[in-house]
Amino acid sequence: MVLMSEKHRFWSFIALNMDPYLTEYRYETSTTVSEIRSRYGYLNNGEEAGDIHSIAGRIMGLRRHGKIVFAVLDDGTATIQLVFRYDILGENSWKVVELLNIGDIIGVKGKPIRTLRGELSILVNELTVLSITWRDYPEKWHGLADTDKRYRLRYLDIMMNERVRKAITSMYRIEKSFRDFLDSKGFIEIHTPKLQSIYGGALARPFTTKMYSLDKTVYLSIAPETYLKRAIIANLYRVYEIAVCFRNEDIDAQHYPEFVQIEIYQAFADWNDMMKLVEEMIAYGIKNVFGDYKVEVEHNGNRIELDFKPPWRRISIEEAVENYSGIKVRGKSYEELIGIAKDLGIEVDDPRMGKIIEKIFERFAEPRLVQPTYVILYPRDISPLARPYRNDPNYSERFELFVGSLEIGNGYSELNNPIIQYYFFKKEEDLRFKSSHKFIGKAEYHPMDKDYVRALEYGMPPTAGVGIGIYRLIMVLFGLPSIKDVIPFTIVEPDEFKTIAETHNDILKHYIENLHLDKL
RNA sequence: GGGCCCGUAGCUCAGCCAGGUAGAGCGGCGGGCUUUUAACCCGUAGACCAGAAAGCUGGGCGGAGGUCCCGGGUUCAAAUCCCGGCGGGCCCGCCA
Repeated sequence: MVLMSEKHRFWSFIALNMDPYLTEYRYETSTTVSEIRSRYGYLNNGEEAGDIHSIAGRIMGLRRHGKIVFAVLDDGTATIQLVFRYDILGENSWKVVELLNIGDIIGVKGKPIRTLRGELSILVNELTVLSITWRDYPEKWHGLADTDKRYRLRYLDIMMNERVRKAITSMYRIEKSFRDFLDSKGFIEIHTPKLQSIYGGALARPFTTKMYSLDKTVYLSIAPETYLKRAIIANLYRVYEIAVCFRNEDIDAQHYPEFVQIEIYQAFADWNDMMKLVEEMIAYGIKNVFGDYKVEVEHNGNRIELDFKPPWRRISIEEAVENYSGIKVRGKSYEELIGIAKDLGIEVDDPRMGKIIEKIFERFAEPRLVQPTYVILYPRDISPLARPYRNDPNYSERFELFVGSLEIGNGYSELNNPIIQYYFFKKEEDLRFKSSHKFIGKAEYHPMDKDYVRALEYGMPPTAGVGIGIYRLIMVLFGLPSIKDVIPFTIVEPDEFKTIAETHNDILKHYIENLHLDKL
């Protein structure tokens, strides 16, 4: 089909008395393609089953051979070959077959057969056109490759790129598994506010918007953390949320300004309990989706196998640095660490020692952490919401989860002491003011959240919490290089183009006349 | 915020460095083909704008311009070189 060069095939449908929008409003299917596939696998080449089924979906492939035509139908559960034969369909239906394009939506009735070449198919004896495409689909072999078009016409990318579609559909099943798992452990999900007057739970620049009813500026949630902990204080001792978080930061392969996290909080538990819960939950989800704890993925161009079977490896951040870089960092002074970083070509102007260690860790250890690994015992000074390590207050009871060289999660024994929390907030605030990072305006500083401190003053039980980035986990599991690949729809700048109504005035007229659209 | 790369037919891309008639494959259209699965074979048109629309006609008598994302510039001559913009991607800094 070419949009502009010849008389549109639409008129051929009209000539056959088949308006693609006026003729059919629904189609009753009797089964799905994936059911047909599992049920009729036994058919031998050339064999035909007796049952008639009806299925509906989009034509994804067409091979014309004169009086026999092969098509590929995608009904959303799987794809299957359709066989159209002139001798079975007859002259009238054959005229419709000849009009079909890749991208059209049809319903068919027919018997399952296995063709002579061994392809399980539906031998069609009734064809119904349910909707048509007005635009050309990408070439079958290369698919949609232009990155601009992939994100702009994302429905095409999801439709045609198997891995992307798998990732997006599996995300639902992973999330459902997490919910099922947590439900079985007595957790409930609550929704925390996305519009907040004080943002917190992480250090990030927020989005601001205007709430007219209160005539004030409000922030979009950067994390559900402080509200879920308020829920713990409310005696909701096991809570979680699969929450969209908004952070007004730059976009890259691992970051997107709106992303989904599952945050989980469990009272009367510590970081060890949480690490155990998380590895069990993720392993459970992966087993549900992949049928195994082991998943083969693409990682830096290589096929590797990730093994999620608990328990996962644990290593302290300093140990990881020393193991992978060969550089001693334990017991070093601030000046010594700055010197080490400088020798490595790492520019750090942060007054926190932990930040320097974290930088070296990111450079040397993170790329090597491929199998699921908990990195533990983060320096206390970069963990303002975590509880100090019970055996050494220079560290915090904090862990981060790494898989496929990506940071997937972050958790800790939650700080429940309102006095220390106040002090840490105060220090964070001072730090932000002193920091050389040149954010503009006061909104970018982490505000002192006194309301949250007051909540702690009513008493919060010992609690463990965690946040796990859903998009990043899916990226790793499906070997996709960019976080945008797993986000169903991302933001794009509007472009210029013409609609069919604009290019084909005759067709627009047809509908105005047929449906009396001009009669108000 | 800093740096790099890409934008050519519906799709995937070549041509650009070393300026000189806009190319290929797929797809489209016409024909053939009842077992293909990136089907195959023969033929053919198409790149801007306008005329509602295919064919077609006009913009186009001389010159210039238009149609290689857009707009300028250099040049006898620009898809190609230079400058600016738009759209997209990647890397660094920051955030998960």
